Amino acid sequence: MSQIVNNNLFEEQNHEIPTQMGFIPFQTNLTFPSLKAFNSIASSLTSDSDSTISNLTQTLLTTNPQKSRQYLSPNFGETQFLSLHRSSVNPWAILGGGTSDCFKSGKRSGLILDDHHLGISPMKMKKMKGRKKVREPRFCFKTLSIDVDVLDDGYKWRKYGQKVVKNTQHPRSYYRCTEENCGVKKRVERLAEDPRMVITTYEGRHVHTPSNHNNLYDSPSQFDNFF
DNA sequence: CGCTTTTGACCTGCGC
DNA sequence: GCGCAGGTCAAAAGCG
Repeated sequence: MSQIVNNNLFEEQNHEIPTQMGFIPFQTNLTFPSLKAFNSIASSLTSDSDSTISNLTQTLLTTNPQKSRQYLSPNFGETQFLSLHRSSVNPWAILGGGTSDCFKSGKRSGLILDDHHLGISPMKMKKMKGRKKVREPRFCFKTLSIDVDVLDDGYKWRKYGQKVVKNTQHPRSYYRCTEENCGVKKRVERLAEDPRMVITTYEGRHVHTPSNHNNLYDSPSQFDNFF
């Protein structure tokens, strides 16, 4: 079980709501996060524009400034925080000219800041030789979870690798969606600076419904109120 | 028995 | 060109 811990990381590093990051609160009795929202994001992150997350955040700020402030408060006790961000270093994401990064002000380490290496496998590189590189949409969630690394997002994943990343104590795990013809991958690792934080990076879009669709896909969550 | 996880080897890109 | 680091493969082991 995940424990409820306040998210102080953003408070320490960024006192403003980043323009390209969405803050998604969800109750701990819900699985991570609403699948409806998950798919909504995944399907919207397909263009070269970097505006999607920015727009979502702006929408939240515009429509519900009180709540958006609340989510940034370190005293928002009963809600576990979840952040959504897209790396500005990622060549796929950088096309929109984005510059905001939730770890920008922090030390360079871990998955986010090495992002120029992510999402493009050697095999893919090989296959793409001589062709224009086409990147799958990627986005990552940062969650606070003391003892659970892999959050239940409704899809079935098979682990295909684990790697100890330099300067980190915790290994990075690589997962692939088990559904046939679905090439979605995800990486899971804990943040070096704060092992309570789990970084989950998704790459690609599911071409099918979640395996536990009935239980989760339609379940309401606070997340849905914003997207 | 079939599926999943583990883990060492291998491949590729990048920086020096 | 070489070494390093990240990402993936695939055989073996584990598990229900």
